[in-house]
Amino acid sequence: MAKVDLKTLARELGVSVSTVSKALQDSHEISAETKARVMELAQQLHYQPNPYASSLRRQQTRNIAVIVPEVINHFFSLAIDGIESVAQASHYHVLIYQTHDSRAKEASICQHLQSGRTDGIIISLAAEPQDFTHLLQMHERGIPLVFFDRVCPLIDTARITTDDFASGFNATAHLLQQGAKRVAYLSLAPHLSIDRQRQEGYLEALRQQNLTALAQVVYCGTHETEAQQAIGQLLHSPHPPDGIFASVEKLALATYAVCQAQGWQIPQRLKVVGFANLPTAHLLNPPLSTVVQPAFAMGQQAAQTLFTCLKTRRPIPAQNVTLSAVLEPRGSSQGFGLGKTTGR
Amino acid sequence: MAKVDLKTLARELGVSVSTVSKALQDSHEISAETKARVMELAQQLHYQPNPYASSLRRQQTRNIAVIVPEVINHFFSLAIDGIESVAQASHYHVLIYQTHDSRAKEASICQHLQSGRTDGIIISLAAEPQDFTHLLQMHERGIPLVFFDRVCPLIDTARITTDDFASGFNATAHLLQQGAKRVAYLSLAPHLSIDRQRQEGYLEALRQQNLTALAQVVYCGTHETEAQQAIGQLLHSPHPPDGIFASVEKLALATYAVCQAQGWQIPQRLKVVGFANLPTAHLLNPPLSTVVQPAFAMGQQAAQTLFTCLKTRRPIPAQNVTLSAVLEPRGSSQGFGLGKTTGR
DNA sequence: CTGTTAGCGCTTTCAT
DNA sequence: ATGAAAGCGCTAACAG
Repeated sequence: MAKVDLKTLARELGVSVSTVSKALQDSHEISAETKARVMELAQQLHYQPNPYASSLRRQQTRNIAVIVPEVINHFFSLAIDGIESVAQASHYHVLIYQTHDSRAKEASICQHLQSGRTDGIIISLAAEPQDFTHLLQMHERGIPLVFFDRVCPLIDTARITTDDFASGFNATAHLLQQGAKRVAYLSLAPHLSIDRQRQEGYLEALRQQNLTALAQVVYCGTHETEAQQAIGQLLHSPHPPDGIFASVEKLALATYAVCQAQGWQIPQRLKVVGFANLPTAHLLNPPLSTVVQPAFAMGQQAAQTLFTCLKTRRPIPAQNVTLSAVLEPRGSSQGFGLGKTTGR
Repeated sequence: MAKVDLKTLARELGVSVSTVSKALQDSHEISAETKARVMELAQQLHYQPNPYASSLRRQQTRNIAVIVPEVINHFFSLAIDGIESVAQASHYHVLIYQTHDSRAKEASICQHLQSGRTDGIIISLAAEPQDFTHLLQMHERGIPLVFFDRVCPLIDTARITTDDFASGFNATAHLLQQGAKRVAYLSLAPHLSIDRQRQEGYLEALRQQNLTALAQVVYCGTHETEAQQAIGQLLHSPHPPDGIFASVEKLALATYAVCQAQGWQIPQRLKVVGFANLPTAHLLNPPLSTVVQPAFAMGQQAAQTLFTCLKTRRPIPAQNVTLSAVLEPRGSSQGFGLGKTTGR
């Protein structure tokens, strides 16, 4: 089937290209009758305007980029789901990029995105230690940037997060309340905004119970096997914990894997709470107590913020939007003789 | 920071735009010295060619579209992971679209993609019953199309699938071998290619044991609550099954949820096998026996096929690529007195 | 109300 | 080896 462009329509109708263009945009300077004729033919020939030709003129692509560590993480896929939903409704298109937590990949992606391929970027940072020059560069170039979850504190733009300090505090307090005495904190990457704040909350909860001396922060990293090793060592240390607060989903699962392999009973010997957006949390053995972030809503919020600014051609305001995460206590943190947790 | 384009570089270096353009493409008609100067300045000013300007000239965007039912399904996110990996290596960019299993949404997305926004499309079909006119239309327009998993039999192009018949057969045979007598098949959408074939395999396994009379196919649909209702009814029917083969992950989890709610013991009372790419399958209670599809590899394969054709400007050949899924028996299907399954 | 014209930033003949 | 010029498909002044 031959390609159909404005010229085709114009020729067919015996009018000029610009008339057709204006008619299709429902411009007030075109007669109703002409508009109708144009619309009809366009419909009939399945005319679709070439977005990149118009992008070139208007200097906007209606594409945005989403950069995440990895799409197979349920938190990020939920966020992408939220972003995509809003995008579809707002007639934007979503380009996906994964960093796999590598700073180099993140920088390279950002480098490529200076080209004008997208109108804006939604990003959650890689875990690898970084300087932020690639991000600063984009920001200086005026490319609209929205952060979610793993934000960059140095760049003044929109940041969508959850109340990580409060979540860290609550999760830890819950473990203590259920009878844990020595609660360890499993850290993903200590320079990451979310990790720092969750850890702060954890420490504050210990402080309030005068348990600061028993604080134990374990760096686990982003690799599954390393994480399991670190956790294994922790369990075999002279003073092993009786509670674990996993700062991210991956580490909660690593904890389960290690406990299963070594026959540590959860929650009898070790109580566990972890950040997680697992659809199977309540089906695990035992059901995993989770801190659930509103990932979908965070994605929506990030997209909404970005699109609003793009449409009004305003720069992204430097604002922090903080949503609430909720603690869902289940069997993995259940204390005994207290009868407070529901187990489900 | 000001935007830097070819004209900027040309002006700065005192050469013409076309010289710069050719130099950047390492054309043989440009002197080594000039090339060096151009490259250096480009580097220095962080020049990035505007992809859509060049797209307009060359008629290719280096964008591809991926259309899936939903990104939060682990199978699809793994496939996207595979696609994105290959894309990044091949310097393609990936646009993501979700149909949420709606035919209308799928059609609308396809409609928009006739515009030239992408060079090609990788798609896994929505579950909702459909006519395929929107797909046929794209195919007729010459838009390169690759299907994976949920393919369209009517369109002659590349199709990446797993051996669904064999998987259906094996899963069912395994359940029978573990002692199940009445095995039910949970269907997502019977007109879907994968569903039909898995079902065929299931029926064949029954046939070989002369159990065709006990076959029971239950239509569960795409909605969680409906599915749970259907499964609940099944368990309360006059002759409830003692084995269930769930054709997709969602239905396996729905089965667990119903059994948990109603106190049906798995595998004692009901043995379960399901297609699933869950990272938590072995941590469930009991560990879920799964048919695991090589989702990542399927994504890679789909992307590779597409990019190869795009680069050589050849149309996509009508070929079926079939990868193998593997049955991983775990506790949920374990028989007794047989001692064959490992439980993990 | 409609048409003419000049680009958006880039590639690519075709001259020089 | 370099440059001038046309044009990808569309939009937006500006004229008429």
